Amino acid sequence: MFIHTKNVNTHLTEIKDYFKVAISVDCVIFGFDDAELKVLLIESDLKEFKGKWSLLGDIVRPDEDLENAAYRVLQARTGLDDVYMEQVQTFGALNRHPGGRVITVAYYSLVNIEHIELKNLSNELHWHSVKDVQQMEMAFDHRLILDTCLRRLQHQVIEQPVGFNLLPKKFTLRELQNLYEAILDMKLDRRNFRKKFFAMDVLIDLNEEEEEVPHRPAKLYKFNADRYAQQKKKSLGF
Amino acid sequence: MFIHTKNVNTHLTEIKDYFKVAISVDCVIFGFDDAELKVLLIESDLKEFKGKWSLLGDIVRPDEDLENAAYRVLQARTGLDDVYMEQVQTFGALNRHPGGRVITVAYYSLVNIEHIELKNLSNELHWHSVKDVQQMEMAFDHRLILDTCLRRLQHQVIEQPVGFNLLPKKFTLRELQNLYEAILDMKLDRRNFRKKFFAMDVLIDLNEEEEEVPHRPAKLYKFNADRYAQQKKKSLGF
DNA sequence: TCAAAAGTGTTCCGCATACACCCATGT
DNA sequence: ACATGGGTGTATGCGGAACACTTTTGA
Repeated sequence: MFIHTKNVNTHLTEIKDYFKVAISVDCVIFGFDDAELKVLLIESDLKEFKGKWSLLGDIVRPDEDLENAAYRVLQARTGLDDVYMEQVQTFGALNRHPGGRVITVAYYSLVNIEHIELKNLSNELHWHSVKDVQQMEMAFDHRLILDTCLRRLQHQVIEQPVGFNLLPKKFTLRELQNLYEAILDMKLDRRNFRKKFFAMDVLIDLNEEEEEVPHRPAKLYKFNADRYAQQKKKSLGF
Repeated sequence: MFIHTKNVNTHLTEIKDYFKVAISVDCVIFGFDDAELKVLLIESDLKEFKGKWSLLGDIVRPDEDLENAAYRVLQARTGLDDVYMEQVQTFGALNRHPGGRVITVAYYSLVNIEHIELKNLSNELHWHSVKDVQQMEMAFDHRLILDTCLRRLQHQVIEQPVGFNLLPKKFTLRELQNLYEAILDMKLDRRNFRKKFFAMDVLIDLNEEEEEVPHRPAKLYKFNADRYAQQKKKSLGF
């Protein structure tokens, strides 16, 4: 059996011999519009993946840490930098990139789609319905990455009220519920949904109403960020 | 503002320019003994961290993927390879390693401490109580990595019965409860704990008892792996 | 007989679920 | 008036939490 007692945490001599790998970040940028969960994708230019959709990513530069790299990618494509972002998982299969060994750290971020003016220089950058894109082929292992990030988002959204990041500042309860139904891909009971959020005490009633809707206007709320900070301490199960 | 439209997912020309980073894996190997949660650490040899404790890790080789690297580290130190392991998070702060840019992918694994014969070539490899080690300084950012992995384990253990991996094949309910109390760092009610696990239906009564205990012997159980597979589909919250 | 831990049931409470009718607005 | 979605309350059931006594064994 191979016994390895000298390694990167004990001796440095070997590090230079292993500089044959590149690190990238890939961003799964989620938005919400038209009662659908969307994801921002670009067409791949690589001949191996011609015409397939790709996440937005880039190599991590020597002088930036991982989060910075992810925010740089986000900023370059959307102009935004103050958004919710979370590291999800790192993918390092040997042949995931045809150009060589590239290990990628996946992040997802939640953006308010209305605030975004796409840096759409080449007309290759588009919002896609997540449900649609799940029927399409994607470049690299980006299908796997997207699915992993979506599952993580679904998990996160039922534990903590992160969904607000996808909505405008002012929103109605119906919009909030549409969002949750889109993320979780299931129908929710309206009365119970409202009760749940009121009980959480993270909504501030703005005493305003929708306008120009062809039916009774709904009340507008905003997110109570202070309460949210406290919500984080939750016990589950035990 | 900087606009970056050509990147690793679209063009390959830049990859070679960024080969200035090394990738490692670090393993947080948890065990359970003496009613305490333990972690396997080694003394750091680096002059910068002389005498401080370090996780077990190594550079990822060009021809192995991340999981393989983590299993290789585990195997080299413990002789085990068939253990529960989970990727937790990737740490890439610029100066986390004094020898250069090293980005590390952290895994935690759960092992049965009795099965382990440490490859203790240098007498520097030891099991430590997690509670004790939280009072001690650690090398690199390993304190942060350890804390992150512990939180992840705490979270995981209340969602799915992964704790079994830390116990012998046959165990008593008291041992199981001690394990949960050690991981979660809290006292649990005995009757409710038993009820919960019987209701989960993941315990097989072996119709055997402890021996050589100076009190009423407890029944021995083993883990029902089949039921466990089904348990995975759980709805939370909605 | 004593010490030490094993084993066992019930009550209470909060939360998730299921479910139907009236209200306000624009056309 | 009508169509459309907004807004509201109650009953039921399940699961988590709190809680004390009897049983079995070895010393």
